[in-house]
Amino acid sequence: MRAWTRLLRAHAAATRLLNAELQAEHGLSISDYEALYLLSRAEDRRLKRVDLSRRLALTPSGVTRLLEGLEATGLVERTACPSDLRVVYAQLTDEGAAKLEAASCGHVGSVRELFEEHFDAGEIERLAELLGRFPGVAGADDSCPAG
Amino acid sequence: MRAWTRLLRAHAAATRLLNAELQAEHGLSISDYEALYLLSRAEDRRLKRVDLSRRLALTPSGVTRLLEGLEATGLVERTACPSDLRVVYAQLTDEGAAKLEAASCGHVGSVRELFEEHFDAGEIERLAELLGRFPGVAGADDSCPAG
DNA sequence: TGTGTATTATTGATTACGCAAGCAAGTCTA
DNA sequence: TAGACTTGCTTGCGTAATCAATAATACACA
Repeated sequence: MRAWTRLLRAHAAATRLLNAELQAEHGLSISDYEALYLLSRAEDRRLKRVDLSRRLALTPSGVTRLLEGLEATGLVERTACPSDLRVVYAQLTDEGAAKLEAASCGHVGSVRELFEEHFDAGEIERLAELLGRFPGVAGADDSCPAG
Repeated sequence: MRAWTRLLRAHAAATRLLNAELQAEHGLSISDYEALYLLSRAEDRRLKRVDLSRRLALTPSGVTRLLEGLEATGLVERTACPSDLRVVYAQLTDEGAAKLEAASCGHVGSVRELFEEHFDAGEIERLAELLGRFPGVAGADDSCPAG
């Protein structure tokens, strides 16, 4: 039970901090950043929305809304899939890639800082391993490191 | 970085699961439950809103909105502080205490189940310890166990 | 070929929360 | 006792997410 409430509190503290920072410096939310990141690593820099939804742990409508914002600012664009007319790819634009590039250094730095302030390398690894055991967490896991 | 995204995913997975369950069975959100729990353990079953806000990791406005709901359903009531007219206590009602009682068994059981499915006792302890190092997490910590 | 079911995505309504601003009550300083 | 500030709480407004309902496409099978 203590572990559970601490998971809640740790999440609240960390997201507030990092979200504010990312928002202030680059006008992106954490979800924005993660979506751009996933797209940048994907083949042809595009993903089906349904895949994004799984990887981001958002509902399909959440993804639609998230991408609305990114499309409006030109960081992502909609492209069709010739073999399946239902799917609409989210395609990272050059501008989006540049934005990610610009934001990533600072954001990754903030995350590092937050964690390394309280943990050593082994502990971070251990924490990641433990958290990975929650259902569905470890699966979608190329969403991890960065430079 | 992997630890960070896993914290996000683990939180999303766990809160969705537990929130849905608590909502379906007792019409409470996780925050509702935690507020009731904190009040039940507090002296005279009441707390200042500012203290609730610290313990729940919500902003003051978040607490106001949360308590609006609980006041509307009669689980909590507003009482004044004679020595400081600014403060408005959140006071657990008998009905609120009964509701908490009714919900707690099932909820605590669900949390146990979720964790014990994936971790043994030592790992849970270790996880709690690690999460407790995030800023502000370990401080407000009578919010833990339950029976 | 036509029909039923599953999948992909979007939309409308609602909810939960944060931020910024404000009011009212308390506490200092002089 | 007046003015400056701090603290506790609420309110207005915006955002991000959810759910439920819908539409459009794909596919499986009689």
